[in-house]
Amino acid sequence: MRVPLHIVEARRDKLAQLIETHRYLPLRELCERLGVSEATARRDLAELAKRNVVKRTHGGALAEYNERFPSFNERRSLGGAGKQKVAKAATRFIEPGGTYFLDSGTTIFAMAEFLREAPVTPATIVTSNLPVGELLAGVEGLSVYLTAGQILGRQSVLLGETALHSLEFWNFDIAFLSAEAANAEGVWNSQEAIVEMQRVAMERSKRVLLCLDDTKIGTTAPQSLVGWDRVDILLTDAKTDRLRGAGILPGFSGIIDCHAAPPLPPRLVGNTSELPVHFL
Amino acid sequence: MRVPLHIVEARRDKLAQLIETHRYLPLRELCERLGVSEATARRDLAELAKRNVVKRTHGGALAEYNERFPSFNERRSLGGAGKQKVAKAATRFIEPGGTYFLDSGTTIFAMAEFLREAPVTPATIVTSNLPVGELLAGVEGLSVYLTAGQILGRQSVLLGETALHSLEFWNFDIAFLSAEAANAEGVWNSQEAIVEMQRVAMERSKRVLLCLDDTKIGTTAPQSLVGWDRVDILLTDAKTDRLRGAGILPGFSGIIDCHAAPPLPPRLVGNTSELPVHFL
DNA sequence: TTGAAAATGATTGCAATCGATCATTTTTCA
DNA sequence: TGAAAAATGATCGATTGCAATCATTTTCAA
Repeated sequence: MRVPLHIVEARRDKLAQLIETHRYLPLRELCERLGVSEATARRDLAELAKRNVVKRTHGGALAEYNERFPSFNERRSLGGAGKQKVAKAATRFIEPGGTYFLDSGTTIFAMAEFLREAPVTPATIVTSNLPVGELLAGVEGLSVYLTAGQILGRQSVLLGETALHSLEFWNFDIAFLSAEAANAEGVWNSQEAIVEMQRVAMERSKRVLLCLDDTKIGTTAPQSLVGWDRVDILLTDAKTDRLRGAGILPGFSGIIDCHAAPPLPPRLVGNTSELPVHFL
Repeated sequence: MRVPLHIVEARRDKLAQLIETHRYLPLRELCERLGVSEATARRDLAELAKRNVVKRTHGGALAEYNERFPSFNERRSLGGAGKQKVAKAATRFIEPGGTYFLDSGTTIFAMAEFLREAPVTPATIVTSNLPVGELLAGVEGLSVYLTAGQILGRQSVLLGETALHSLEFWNFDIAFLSAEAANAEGVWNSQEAIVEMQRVAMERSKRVLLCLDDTKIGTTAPQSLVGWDRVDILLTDAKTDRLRGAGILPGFSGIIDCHAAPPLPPRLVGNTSELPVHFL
């Protein structure tokens, strides 16, 4: 028999919550908990899977964390090849013995994943991004620190006043940042709290590395982050003329073009005195 | 054909790593990645499941996080009813508008889970325990903060100097702590870094609530935490004579006996001026 | 060196899950 | 109010995964 819409939605919400709490639940148990038949549970699961809330497996479902901790392959397809290239190129700047700040954002998360696959050790990683911290925590040779702060948003970023304070104990070799928009004026992000965090991190870093995939070029966002003079290294898969078209290129020195990847021999940028690097 | 032992172990390590990285992998893919037949992959999986490294599902395996994020049911059976009772009783002390520190440890994690099921809002939760933070982060009405610090151990606790510093910004109504041992002299824990963290948290709290399940009574551990005079509230499922036998009871005032649960009407302890409470 | 033990892959019967389809009931909306 | 749409549960092959068993090959240790 048909059931009202709000009942269906409520049940699916509960289903999503159940799976997130338990991380995995077999279908049978879902049926019992929701009081529905297997057929309906399957249908609900299929619906939630379509919305990327959960991931189906044989006999059950996994929490998908709403992009918070997306699985490797999904992100690879979702984020586009550009982000992946930029993220991979960014790991080249990690050097043994260094101390690095890793921003929030999916590009940086992808970078952390590459770093996990091919760790550069020993190194110290400081991040305000919970998934990044968790991801790297188990890696041998990496000392992973979290900033303090309030856990905010679907991506579990640590922000707020306490977060800013906890950066005061650090000095970074490089701050790996990402942004949501970039144009001739500079770099932009959407949330004020994130921007504040990034500003403090920049102040405490010898070098600022900015990850920008092609789609961000020539766009804008509510909050201004910084002008181009504050960025030491720009990693992007965008082509040169695209950067010129957006008015970024004439004024900025220090670009690495990831579009022509692999752009760097593994340790070319190791001699940091050479930076900023023209690499077009 | 038989294969050398170190090969087997290496393959299983790789298998465990694969699963931890991907959080879930179907059996088919595991076979391909490891270059073995399904039968062998199944056997490896069974072995790792026996060691509680991974959890089997139909058609694949889940990362088990080595007790780091154990599923609800597993902990319920594993931790014993005592821990659960203590954890549930602890949530009674959360009051709307309060600010609370939540320690690391499985008992506190269980407490967080109960709190998630029946939230008291609004409230501010500060914790050094990553899983606790993640668990409570999504709950409406709860402001969840993490301390800074290095991510250490299988349980992902935040410790170290930066962790201690980041507590300086806080004042708590109650610090919810757990310990690994307790006897007539006082309370004990195993790791020095944890003890330091607990000491600082105690200093910054109006009240200290200690969760101790029955199994800890009368035991000892390497690091001394504090004497009984520093504990305001003791939550335990141990019976009175057992506490007397361990020499704890005559000297300590402020016990709530969880063994006779439910020990407290929901808000009886709301009037904090009444504490410490005799409740035997 | 030799025999026992261990690991592997294949096979087989069995159980669980899946996707599709269908009838039924109730909701939704015109 | 009435008709179309939607949700549900049941059923049924087909697929998939599982546990157990067996022969084979190699390692390990005496």
